[in-house]
Amino acid sequence: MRRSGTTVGGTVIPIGEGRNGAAATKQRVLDAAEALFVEHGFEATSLRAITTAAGVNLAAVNYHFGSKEELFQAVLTRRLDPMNQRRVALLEALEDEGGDAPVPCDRILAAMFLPALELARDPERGGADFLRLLGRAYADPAPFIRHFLSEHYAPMIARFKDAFARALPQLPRRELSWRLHFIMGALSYTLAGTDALKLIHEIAPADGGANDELLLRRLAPFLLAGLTSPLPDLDEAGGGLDGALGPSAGERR
Amino acid sequence: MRRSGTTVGGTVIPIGEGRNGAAATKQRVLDAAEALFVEHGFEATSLRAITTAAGVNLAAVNYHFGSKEELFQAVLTRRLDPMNQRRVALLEALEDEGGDAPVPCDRILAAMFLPALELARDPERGGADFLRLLGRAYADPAPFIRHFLSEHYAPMIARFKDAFARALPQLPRRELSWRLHFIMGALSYTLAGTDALKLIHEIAPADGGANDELLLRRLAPFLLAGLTSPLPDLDEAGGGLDGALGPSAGERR
DNA sequence: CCGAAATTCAAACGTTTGTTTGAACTGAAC
DNA sequence: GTTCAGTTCAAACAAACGTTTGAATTTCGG
Repeated sequence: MRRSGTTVGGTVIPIGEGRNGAAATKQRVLDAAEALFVEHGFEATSLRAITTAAGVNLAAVNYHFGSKEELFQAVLTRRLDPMNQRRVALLEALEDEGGDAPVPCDRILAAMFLPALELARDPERGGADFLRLLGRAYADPAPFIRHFLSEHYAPMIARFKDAFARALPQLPRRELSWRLHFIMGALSYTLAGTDALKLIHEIAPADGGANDELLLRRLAPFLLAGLTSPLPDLDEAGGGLDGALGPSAGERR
Repeated sequence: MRRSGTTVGGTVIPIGEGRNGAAATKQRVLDAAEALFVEHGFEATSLRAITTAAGVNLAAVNYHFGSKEELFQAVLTRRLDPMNQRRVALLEALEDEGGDAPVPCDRILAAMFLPALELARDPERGGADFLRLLGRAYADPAPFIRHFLSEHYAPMIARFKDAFARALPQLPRRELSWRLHFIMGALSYTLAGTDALKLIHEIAPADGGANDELLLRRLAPFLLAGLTSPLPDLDEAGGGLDGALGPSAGERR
């Protein structure tokens, strides 16, 4: 039987927990799952591989988490929720500080990136591995992963979009949505990297959190430039794509 | 036994091919695999689901392609190689046209995006589904997928990086590598989208190639702004991240 | 120190997976 | 019309999967 213990004042008091209690087992499973999920992906990671790496019994996952899918969600929630809460807290601090004036774009972007940076720097809290897992989860087609992400991400995204809308009043809402989407894309893809990085040479191999910091510091100015760029002329033929090609490029086949 | 037929003048002449010949079987398998891989991912798509959807025998995949992994590579190659060849061809046309002068950034970017745009517009050649599959493959941790992509992508990437380096002589090579990586990230993430799009509202749901065209036309100017932005000051404390936060945001915990 | 609850454990559950097998079938060349 | 390589087919393969079971063990309040 699975029990969650007696609740006192809203906080759950774990019961039956000695030197190697249930909490230690759960944490070892979460740590092992985090490392293996990021290395092989969700589908390709078996519960046997996780429990073996964690040094616990196979049945421990279903006992403590219910199912493999719930374990995956638990792995994400452990790091993601605090990071997003911190993001919103930073943003609100900036807004309170500035009074009625809108927060500048670069500061809003900093509020998005800093918590990720802190997480990448802190191996105790998962370090860069978790950020890679998060980037991978974004591209995973599994419905339960998409549902999870939209539920845990949408509120934060909406919060930041409102802030950006105030900072860029001349930018149509629709255009802002697109640009935010591009930002999330470059961010998650970059965080998921390390493997795809090898496609482009001259980029130092990943060697811990220090590298992720440099990465985000290069990414932020890049995205800021795109975010604050003037409106493109979507009406013109080709929208700057077809039209940009010379006549000699037109002859195909 | 599997034979490839007699070769005449370098081209393979298929043998034993009636109304429903071997070539038709291979194509039906490729089409079904393409649709299912993009919907469920590589690991979560079974050969039985593919062969059932294609209306062929289960053993057909191993007979014609060898294994599930080789089938996946065949699905990618069919669309990817022509697209990348076209990209390089467009770029070379621009370079020949301009003589010794470097090709402008926006035209180089157009040479990267146009072939993807054409593919998205053409349902006969896979349409937008394949682009989504490609975006997913980028984030897949499977080693054979990463090897495949680096082999089939690296030459094109290197080619375009040289072109960008000529167009942006003031930009350090290292910085250019990063920015190109960000571009590939935003592009692949955006192409893989449709699901993640729902995180940000106000974006019209995907309804075919016309939408992908609008998407790329918004993405290209966004990335162009980041690509041509001035060098960030990486020496300053925080690199524009920590420094951008006000004093009140500094107090954590 | 006892008893009940929480947790761990080895074993087995029933499916599903990718792949292989050998016979049946097909279609053209001789 | 016989031959034979190419292709299709139903069936079976061993292995791995997530999950369940019920007994053994640990834990701790009373």
